[in-house]
Formats: sequence, C-alpha cells, structure tokens
Amino acid sequence: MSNSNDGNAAKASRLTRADILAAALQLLDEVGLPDLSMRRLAAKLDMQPSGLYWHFENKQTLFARISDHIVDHIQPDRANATDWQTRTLNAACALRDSLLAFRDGAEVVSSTLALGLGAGAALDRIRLPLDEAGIAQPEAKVAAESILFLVLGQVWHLQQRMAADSLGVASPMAQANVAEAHAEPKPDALISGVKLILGGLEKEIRA
Amino acid sequence: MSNSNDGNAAKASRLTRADILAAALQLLDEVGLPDLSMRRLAAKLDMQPSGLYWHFENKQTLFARISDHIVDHIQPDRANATDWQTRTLNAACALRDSLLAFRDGAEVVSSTLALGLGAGAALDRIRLPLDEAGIAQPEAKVAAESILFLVLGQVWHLQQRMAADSLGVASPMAQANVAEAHAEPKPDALISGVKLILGGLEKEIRA
DNA sequence: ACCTGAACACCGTTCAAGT
DNA sequence: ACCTGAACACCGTTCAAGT
Repeated sequence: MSNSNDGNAAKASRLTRADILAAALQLLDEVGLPDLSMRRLAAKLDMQPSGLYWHFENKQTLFARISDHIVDHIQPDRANATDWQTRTLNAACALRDSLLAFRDGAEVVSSTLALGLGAGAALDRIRLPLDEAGIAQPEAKVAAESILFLVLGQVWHLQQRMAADSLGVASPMAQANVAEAHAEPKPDALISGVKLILGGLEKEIRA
Repeated sequence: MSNSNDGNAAKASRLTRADILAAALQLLDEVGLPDLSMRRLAAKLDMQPSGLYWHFENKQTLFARISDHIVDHIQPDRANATDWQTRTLNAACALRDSLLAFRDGAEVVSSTLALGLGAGAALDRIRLPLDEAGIAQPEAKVAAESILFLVLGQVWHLQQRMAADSLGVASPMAQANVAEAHAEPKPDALISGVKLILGGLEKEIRA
C-alpha cells in the first residue's frame, strides 16, 4: 500500500545502499555478469549512472558487496556431524550451493577474493571444522584454500558453460558437457574432488 | 637486415596471424589483461582496429590463441621420474611455471578453458601420468581436474594480488600476503595442495 | 587478399551544479 | 544529503569502400 513497487524501480523516495544492492542482484540474475554495467543498473533504478557513485566508490566495491551477499548466503550445517571430514565436506557443498544460487556467482566471488576485498568469509567457513578438530595451522590453511579453489573453479567452469550454452555459442564438446551436467545433478563431481583432499589430509596428520 | 624491426611495429609488409599474436603477447606483458584491448593492439601494430577482424573472428578467439600459446609453453618433464605421483606433481609445477611466465596467464587460460575453446591441453598434461599408470578413468579425471583448478586458482589469485600491488591499491591484508609471497618463492604453497590430492588418490586406488 | 574510415552502440568515472 | 547533466576517455564490432 504505502510503498507500491512497479516492476522495475521505486521512484518516489531516495535510495539506500541496500536498495541498489538488491537491484544489482536482480539485474545479475536477469542479464548475467558481463552485462551488469553501472549504466544498466542506473537505468533499472531510474537514475543517472553518476548517482551510483555517491553510494559506492566504484564498480569494484559494489561488486565486493554483491560477493559478500553471496557468501553470507551460505547455509549453516544442520546435519551436526561429529567427524571433521563430513563437516568440511558439508561446508564445501554449502558454498557450492550458494554460488550456484546466483548467476555467475563463482566468478563474482573469485574476482573479489583475488583483490582481498571480501569473500574471506568463505574460506573461514571451510576452515572452521578443521580448526575445531585441532588440525595444525599450516595443514589446515593449505587444505582449506585447496578446497576453496576447487569449489570456485568447478562452479565457475560450470556456470560459464551454462552461459555459453544459453547463448547457443559453444563448442560441441562443451555442449555435451553441459548436457551431461543437466542430465544428472551429480553432486559427486564436486564432492569426489574434495574427498581426495580430505583423504590426503587425513593421511598426513597421521604421519 | 632485410626486416628491420622498429620498437613497436613492422610497417612495411602485411601482417600474419602470428605477427598479431606476438604483438598481443608483448602487449599483455606491458599493460596486463584488463588493458589489452583490440584498439590498443591495433595501435601497436599501426593499423585500424577493424583490420584485426580480418585475422580473428573476435576478441574471444584471439584470446583463445593466446591461451594456447601459454599452455603450449609448458616444459616437458626432464626428470624422468618413475612413480606417477612425482610425475603428476612435476606436471602441475610445469603448468604453474607456464602460467607465471605470462602476465595474468592464469586468468587468460581460465577464461578460455571455461568456454571449452582451448586449454584442454593443460588438462591432458596433468592426466597423462595418471593414465599411463593405469589409474581408472573416473578417478583420474576427477584428480586431474582438481589439480588443474587448484593450480589455476592459486596462480590466478597470486597474479591478481601482484597486479593490485603494482597499482598500489590493495587492502593491507592482501599487501601482506603479496609481501610474503615475494619474500619466499615458496613453491610449497602450491605443491602441498597437490600433494594432498595425490595422497587421497593413492589411498583411494588401494581400496 | 588485406586493410581503411566511419559509424553504431556501448562502457566507467568525474565533477560542477542543482534541490 | 542525494542526485542530475554534461562531459571525458575509452570499449568491441560491423561494413562499405579502397588498394
């Protein structure tokens, strides 16, 4: 009633950072990362592109906040497993699900992770079970980073192929892989890689 | 003598695909991936941007050829180790060295890998020792992909931080990490992650 | 065959000026 | 405090036309 929201923008009142972020996330879902420009975002909000720069220093920091939102979306582990192996595996799956829940989510998080801006929370989530199990610092760090890169790489790869597929421009080989990925949800593809790392870690801490 | 090459461009004769690729690689080294545009490349070659499109269909395919060049740069394994573990580890290190030899090499290869264009050779190089050791298809595939993502992620992360560092714009935390990376060449950081995967694989094939 | 010239439809960002 | 308007310095790509 008080705040009627016509399809695209809330015109009446002034905008807050959260409004812009919400619009950005919606636009990301609609057009994908390559077409998520400051100008399109401004148009969606019925404002001038320059207006965005009062709320965010630049495009990069806006994207860092989007990345934070994706990472904060990671579900807590309800399974309450006792062993650190399955707890870590669950954390990896939860991260994967969060990335998959947003179009081009893996690339968004990867970019800001590399700049050291956000996304450290993702690493912490994977490290938590390892630290709580009392695994030594260097081993836990290496294992957690490896799992993070593995999940990001796998999901990023998958999402890029999905994007290429939706445009109809992809090599036959890639097409087949996407078809295969669609045919079976196959969470195994990711899980088995993480299991290798966990197996290696288990072996190492016994030595 | 016959072909005097002034610093920037070979003006006299017409250009071949190889000339353009060489210039692109040089420009990549000079300005980095974000500033490697078709227009700058054309300027370096003393030609119009549109002229590039006679040689390459678009920017993406040109970048795929750059990626091929980086991946083809992977050195063969001279160590002649007998066990598949160290042979795979050597392949991973050789890939890492190739990526590091080119500015933003990891991101270039990652991009084209995702599109299914090139970079499959990198995966094959890692898979070779596993296949030759007679490791079953699904396990070898998962392990090789995991190692590939691990190396790409680690080097990409490092190179992004190097880029941010050279611009002087980076969070203090990221700065510290780059400083740390510069202080010790530390090939261990990569190697130990791969070792975890190999340890897990070794364990699995014995079961 | 190989490339120019001009155009089209875009970008991110800055900054004075408005309200 | 929050945003507009106009400008600056760029993009990738197409396509007729030149040589």
